[in-house]
Amino acid sequence: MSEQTSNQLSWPFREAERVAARLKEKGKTSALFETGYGPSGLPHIGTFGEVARTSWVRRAFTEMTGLPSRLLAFSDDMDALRKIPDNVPNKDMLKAFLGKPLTQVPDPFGTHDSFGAHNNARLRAFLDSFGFEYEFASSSDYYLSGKFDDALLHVLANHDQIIEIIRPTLGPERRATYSPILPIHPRTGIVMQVPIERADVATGSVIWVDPDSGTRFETAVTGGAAKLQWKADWAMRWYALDVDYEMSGKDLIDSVKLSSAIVRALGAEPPVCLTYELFLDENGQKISKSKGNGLSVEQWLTYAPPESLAQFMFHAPQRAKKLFFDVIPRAADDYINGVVGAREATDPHANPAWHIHGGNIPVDAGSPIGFTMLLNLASVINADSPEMLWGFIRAYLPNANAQTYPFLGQLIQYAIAYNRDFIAPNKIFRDATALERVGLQDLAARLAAGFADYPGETPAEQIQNMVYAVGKAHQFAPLKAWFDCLYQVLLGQMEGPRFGGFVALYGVERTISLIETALARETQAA
RNA sequence: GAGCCUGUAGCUCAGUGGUAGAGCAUUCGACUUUUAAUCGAAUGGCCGUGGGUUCGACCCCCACCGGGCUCACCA
Repeated sequence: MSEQTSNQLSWPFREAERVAARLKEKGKTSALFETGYGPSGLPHIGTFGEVARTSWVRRAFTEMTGLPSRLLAFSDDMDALRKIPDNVPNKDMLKAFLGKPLTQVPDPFGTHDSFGAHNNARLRAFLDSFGFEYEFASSSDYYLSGKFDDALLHVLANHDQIIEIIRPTLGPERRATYSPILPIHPRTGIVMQVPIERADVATGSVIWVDPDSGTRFETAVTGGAAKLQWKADWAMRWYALDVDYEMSGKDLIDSVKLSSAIVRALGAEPPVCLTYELFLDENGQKISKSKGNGLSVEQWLTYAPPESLAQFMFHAPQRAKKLFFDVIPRAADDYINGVVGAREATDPHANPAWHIHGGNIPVDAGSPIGFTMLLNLASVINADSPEMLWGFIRAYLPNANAQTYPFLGQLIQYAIAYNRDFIAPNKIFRDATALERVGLQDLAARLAAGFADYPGETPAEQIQNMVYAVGKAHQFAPLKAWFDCLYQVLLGQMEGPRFGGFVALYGVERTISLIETALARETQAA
């Protein structure tokens, strides 16, 4: 990487530089990237964004340093079940397990050993569906297997100091009871938020009193008998695993600061952290799983390929962006243009497509036709099958089909869906005038009777001539008014395709029913 | 109260120190037995305001104004 390009690095490379600097300072020769997952929910669009972005930094790090690295996807499945989620069955059953670690709660779906295991499986399936390279890690596994024991004892030794870091940030009630160590009740299995009477470094345990029974307990901090409160948990994990890089949303800025302070209290340096801006819905509100606003991954992937979602996530992570249906076509075209640009560029490292494809852009990536153009075309010809679009496209790309242009083939499917759900419903269909009704009825009748007698080399030309003849027969003046009628009454748009070609591709029978539908609609309205 | 983002063409937004950009919209033109996707061109900007740094600032620094979000219970 030359000096000249260093000031135009794309953000993953800038982040990778920071990671490389940290490793150099610490004398490390491999990097650990981490992404974390809260227990409350299923994978969502933010999950995709976080893993994709972290993967790009990791890829840039590899490109830049040649050093090995790992990406750990860490699930907080030891966290307590705090409330019953809305979107699960067997809610009554779950009530008895409130407050217990998720891996100790039965799976309400009945498909896995625990609710935690269920959520973990969903997360992994989600990540795998995009082909992310990562290692999965379960908090419960780490706690129970003793992998955190040394770090937990170190936390215990610094118990008072950690309390002093957190305490000023808490409200009065919580301030009185706060401890970073949450013992798990030996009888009920509930994660307890109780005052710690004494932190016994010698025995590696905490003394606490059950507020319900008044019973005093001594609980080891190791081996999964206790867990840590969230901010301390994050810090301990950074410390125990020596995490080098982790990103998080701006809603966690304060948590990052506090966790970093705790890590320093433990005598280590926090990882390189990146704060990204949140995703907003069309009203500028934070996208929230519980509110269900904004756009889901499934919805996005109904209307555009995964690469376009990656493109959206690539651009300016530190800038807030509205995440709604309107942004999809542009993201798709930005990606397509990026593929072209990356192929032409002498240094492709700044190009999103380079990152999206992990440095190796497939030969059949990209498309000779942009997504917006496909949407226009789909709208104009009212396309509801891929073959209709291919038919028009072949006028310009004679050999085009789903085999020769596989990515274009995908885009066509997406364009049809987008047109069906967002463009077609908003079309304005004008009512036919009395003269136009007669003309349309005549056209439907002639279509049904066949058009072999009309001049023309192809069916499309024959139909075109027939349509022309109908317009003349009913004395439309100017003749353009007849075609305006066809587009505005039948297709709901001001202008449209050459009608003969449209009918040939759309189908005679379906065109007839299109006419019948239009005429029936007016009868109903009247 | 603390923090983050943001202000650039009519709209949505790119643009990290060297002559202000794209898409859409608008207008005109080309192509087509009438009509479309398309193609070509034009129009359109005190880059929020005021200072500072610099040979040079949309860009860096400071202040102010406007728009918006997040956190202050849990994670």
